Amino acid sequence: MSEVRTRFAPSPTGNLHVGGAHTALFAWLFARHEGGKFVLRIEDTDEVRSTDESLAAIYDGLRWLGIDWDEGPDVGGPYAPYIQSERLEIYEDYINRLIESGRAYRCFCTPEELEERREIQRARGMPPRYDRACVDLPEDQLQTWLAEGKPYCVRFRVEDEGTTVINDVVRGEVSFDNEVLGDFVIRKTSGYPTYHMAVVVDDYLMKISHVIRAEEHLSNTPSHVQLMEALGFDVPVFAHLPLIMGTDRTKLSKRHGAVNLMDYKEQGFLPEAMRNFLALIGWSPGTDEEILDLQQLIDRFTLEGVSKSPGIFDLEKATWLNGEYLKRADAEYLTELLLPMLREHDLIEDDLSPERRRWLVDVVDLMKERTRLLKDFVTWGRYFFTEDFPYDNRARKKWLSREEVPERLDMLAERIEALETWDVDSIEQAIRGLADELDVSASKIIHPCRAACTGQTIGPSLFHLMELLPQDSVVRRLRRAAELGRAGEMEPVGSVDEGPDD
RNA sequence: GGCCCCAUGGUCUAGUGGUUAGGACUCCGCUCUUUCAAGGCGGCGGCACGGGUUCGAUUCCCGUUGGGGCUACCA
Repeated sequence: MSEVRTRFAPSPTGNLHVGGAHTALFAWLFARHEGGKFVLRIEDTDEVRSTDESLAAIYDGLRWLGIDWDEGPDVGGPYAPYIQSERLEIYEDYINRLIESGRAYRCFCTPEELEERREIQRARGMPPRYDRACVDLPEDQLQTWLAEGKPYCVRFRVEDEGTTVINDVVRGEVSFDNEVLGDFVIRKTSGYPTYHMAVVVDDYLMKISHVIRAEEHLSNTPSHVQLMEALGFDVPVFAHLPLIMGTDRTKLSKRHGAVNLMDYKEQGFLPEAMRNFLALIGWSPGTDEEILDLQQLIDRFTLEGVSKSPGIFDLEKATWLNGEYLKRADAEYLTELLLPMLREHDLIEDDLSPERRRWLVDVVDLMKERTRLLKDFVTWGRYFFTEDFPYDNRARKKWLSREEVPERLDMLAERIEALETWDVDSIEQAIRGLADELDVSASKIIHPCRAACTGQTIGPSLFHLMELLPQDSVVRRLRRAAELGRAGEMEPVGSVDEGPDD
């Protein structure tokens, strides 16, 4: 059996979106599982919409997810070039062969004429297909128009009788009546090939064994198969993947909010979590396993495990999964990912001292257990980095606005200030000692202290969190909260219900 | 409209001609803890509908309904 070769063939007309990333991931996983090659090919035959920025964005997105390619525009390969706009002569050659063999012909109909006739067909309840007005132009007419330089495109003459059956690994046999096919354009007036032409030629020349792409291409496949047959190409194995839908069950698109893969990076998704999540849409290892690292995905991935039905992009579950990865992740690694985000929010200096860096790793280690997105570190964990943090309503209502609290905070501040060592044990002793002295339960000190130091009622272990704050800062926080409490400025604000108050 | 694809809780899914239809997210309880947004335990909730085939259908076939895709000189 010949080598497995798959490809991802995006058009550089925007950022790498979630759907594209999903398709790329599946094609890549299959190639890796089979020990084959994965090719990146850029389909920029849409001259109007293709951009260089978009190409860069595709590279970035794939690399972020950990998808590498054995052949592609930047790394080259035996079938270079891998950018379609650089392969124009190749398509031209095949198009000419089709014209010579009578399987393709020049069409001089203008877009306006075509649209007009399509309207008529639709009005009559007929499928809008090209009416073959130019299929057998008299030779002299053809020559005259050509001589005049009248613009034309080239159409493939489809076989319109019988059926075309395609064998799809995920869908089985799918057959199409050829009479529904129209003579589609293979070369635009501009001279560029259409997607249909370029994809067929390149998949053949690049020896793609498995065409793995999204289901939206299934209906185009019989046209492609006819083209392959007319050109004498072998037909590859097809695998049409289920689409990813938005919550409204239509194909995921801009309307659904974040469809740009890198938006998720911005929000603090880890690439390994996103990759794991994407893999689980429309594929299952056949077991209950859900958290799968890269190697496990590669080991378990098969086309048989791909489902036929479309899947909805469930942000809730993606977020949960990300939290699982955050919990398991190495704090040093997370720190690296977090730094740019902290800098963006002016929460940390640009040049970190080694001590400061170790401190940050400790903060990350303490917080990662309960975060779900990297950005939680800058919101929930803001108080680690600045004394300028808000007091939330729960903290105000439950503790900070209580009459007895300011005095206790001041007493605690005094004890904290007097501590000669600053570690978990001494902090705990100071707090519990005060509680004992006042003859109240420790929680009566712990909770107000947390509220004063963090502005929140929830978070990591209080003593550990305090240890990571500078001693003098803790003292300031306690005194400030006491002062604001006395001044009556710790009343809950706004009308936002922060939840039950027990 | 035509063609094609799809159909297990709200979501992602496992699974079978005979199962108490399994797991995960979400939600809701309970529990542990200095707090929960963490941990532990538990619960609600599903085979779209109608016909067949069969001793027996969630599973196989047909239809209906619903959803989606394609129907471009976009890919």
